[in-house]
Amino acid sequence: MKTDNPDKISELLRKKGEKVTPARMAILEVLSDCSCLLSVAEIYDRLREQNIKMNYSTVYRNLEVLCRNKITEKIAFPDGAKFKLFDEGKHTHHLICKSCHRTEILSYCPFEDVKKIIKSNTNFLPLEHKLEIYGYCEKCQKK
Amino acid sequence: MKTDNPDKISELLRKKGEKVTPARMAILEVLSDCSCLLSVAEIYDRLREQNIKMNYSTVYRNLEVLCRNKITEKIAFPDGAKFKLFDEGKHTHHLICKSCHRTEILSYCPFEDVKKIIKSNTNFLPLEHKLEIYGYCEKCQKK
DNA sequence: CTGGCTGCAAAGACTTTGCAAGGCT
DNA sequence: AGCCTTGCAAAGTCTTTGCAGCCAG
Repeated sequence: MKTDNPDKISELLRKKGEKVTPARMAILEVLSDCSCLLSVAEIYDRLREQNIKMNYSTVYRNLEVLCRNKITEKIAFPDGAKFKLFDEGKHTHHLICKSCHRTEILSYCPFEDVKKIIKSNTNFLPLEHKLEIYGYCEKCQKK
Repeated sequence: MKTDNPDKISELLRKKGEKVTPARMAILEVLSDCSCLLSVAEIYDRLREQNIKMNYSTVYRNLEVLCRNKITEKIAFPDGAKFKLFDEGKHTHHLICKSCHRTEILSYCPFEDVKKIIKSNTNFLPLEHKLEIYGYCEKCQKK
């Protein structure tokens, strides 16, 4: 994620016909600097830490625009929705700590053929999938 | 799910030291009669359809008690949390329709060995997992 | 009986919306 | 310049809580 540079991101916005604003760039930078998924509140807090004062409604509205344009992605978790940069073509596989709720991204997918199995066994047409692994992260295991 | 009878359910409650009340039995019956997962509003509506007038707060409070006792289970979805009877020892694998949001339960798990792979490749301790397949259900494919 | 459960109403948390002012292209 | 975006405040939605009365054990 860290490899995304601001120019690439701003071009993405322009291409989709959305304006490139400081607010959007700041939100994308926060998500880009983070290896885990962030809630709206966490994004808001990290912006403030960087002395970027942004209204909550602006954060919400921009995340809506970014998700609509598949630049970011909203994912539901037991403790609320979280956001990350959109993984083009990739699946959403996560490691979720049951203690601190930190959510890491698992870049590993062993399940491509599962869709085929479902297709042949049910009447459901599978398109995307999402795998979440719950357990304890390194830090919380030590406690 | 349909096989669960009321006596079994009420004994489960008693065993956990929770009172067996009409409200709890009614909620459990709604979930038991359903092959998919239900939101709080859907549970409330189905109760009303059966002429059972129950306060929203009672639905919330009882779902909290039932989930705490692992009799029901709360699962986060993009369009909000949903509930189902707890699958003892089973995983949570779902087929979620991108059109009508109906959520079916998939009783098939090809991934038991995935945990082992994660254990050997990361510092995360995997305990439970959840797989969601998004696509179109039979009805919505026809539209 | 007695403590937990229920309904009601109100508060709380999170998210969305309307409007005027400001900024991007 | 024109339209989209922003901040602010207010409204909406979903969920939780306090309290008085009720019910299961």
